Amino acid sequence: MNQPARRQPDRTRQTLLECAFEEVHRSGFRAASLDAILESSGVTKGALYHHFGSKTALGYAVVEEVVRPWVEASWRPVLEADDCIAAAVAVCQELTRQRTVRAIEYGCPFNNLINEMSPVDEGFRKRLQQILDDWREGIVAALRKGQAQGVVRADVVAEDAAAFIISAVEGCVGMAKSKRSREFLESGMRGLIAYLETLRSRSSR
Amino acid sequence: MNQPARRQPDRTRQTLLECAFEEVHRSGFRAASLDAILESSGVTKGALYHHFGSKTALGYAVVEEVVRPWVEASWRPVLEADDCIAAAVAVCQELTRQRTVRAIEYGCPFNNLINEMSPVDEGFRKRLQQILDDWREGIVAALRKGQAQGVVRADVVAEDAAAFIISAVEGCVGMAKSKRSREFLESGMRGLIAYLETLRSRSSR
DNA sequence: CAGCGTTCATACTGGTTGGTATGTAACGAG
DNA sequence: CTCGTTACATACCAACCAGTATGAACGCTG
Repeated sequence: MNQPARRQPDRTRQTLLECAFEEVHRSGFRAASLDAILESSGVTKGALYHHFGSKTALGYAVVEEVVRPWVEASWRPVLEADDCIAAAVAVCQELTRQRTVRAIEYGCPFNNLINEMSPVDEGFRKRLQQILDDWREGIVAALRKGQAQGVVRADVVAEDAAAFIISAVEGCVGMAKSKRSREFLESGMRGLIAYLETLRSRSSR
Repeated sequence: MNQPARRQPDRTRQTLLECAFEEVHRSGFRAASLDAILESSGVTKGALYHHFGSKTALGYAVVEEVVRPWVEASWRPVLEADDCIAAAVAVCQELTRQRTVRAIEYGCPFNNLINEMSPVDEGFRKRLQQILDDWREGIVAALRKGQAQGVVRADVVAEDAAAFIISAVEGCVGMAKSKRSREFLESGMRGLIAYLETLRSRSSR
């Protein structure tokens, strides 16, 4: 019968991060209430301010320790696959399929934070930009590899296509928030998949 | 010497709408401060609450009377043009060129409002959805017309392409907010233009 | 066991916010 | 001119919010 230890600073911190992420996902960062985070996490204000110096510091930690791994994980398959186009199509289909009602309603945390915080807080902007840069670079590398393999058309400008693909994905998820059904998301994603197929070289069809 | 009349309810209302739009564009709706709107407009709180029953009602009016016409005007050229693809490309180029630093920093008001307000306020969601639906329908009609003319490939699914195009535009502008330069926006837009060209039928090239 | 830094708990504060109560002056109708 | 409605102005309020002051209990170290 090992009673749970009364003090578990690492666990407390992690709980705080997760609950903060949820609240920020639902309400946005500025409208996120610390009191709500405290209530959902069962942590007190003293503990919160012991682990994080301010609400802003908590927000930065959420970006770096929750949002960043989450974004990276969602696209890793594409970067590692042999046929990057097929992998990207699969990710898009999976992304559409697994979206719960809640995820459609609240959208992509990464996109939400860029839209809300980039203009008003330089610390958020820099951290989010770094995630975006890394994501884009990964896709550029995947497209270049695909071109070397002859899978991707040689005349595709990798930087432009990568920026366009990322924007389209985030745009679809964002626009879908204004609709109750997932019809718009699915439709936009079909458009995206049709576009991805146009990147394929004739020899690989 | 006609002294300006001391009472101009229509003008007061219009000033309020415009200043509210600016403040909402900068700060988002929830973070928009009524006091800031009052200061920038030179109107007092009594006047504001005479014209609008609540902050929310003011927000709805901004959506319907400022955002909606603004969105509609930006895409009308495409709906009226003979060659809808060429017109869309032109709009994209114009959109990229005319973007001021401020516009890049604060993004698209329509996109901002969808992302911020759709999940938390049904009244905003419905109004924004209506704008999105109309926009999409317009593009669908333009694409169908293009198909009838032989300008647009017959195998393009108009609904999917329209949803995808809108999403991509808004996504590009949104993502660009996390970058200081306009490089990302320009790059994504080049990707979009390359996509638009793939919609063109061979016979019209 | 003693001492001390870490980890948390509670109560409070100053500032901001949307909203309201109340008053007043302009303006059109009769 | 009179009178009622419209259009504004001022002062105030209750709620909420991030942040802080203070202190207590835990648990490791020596």
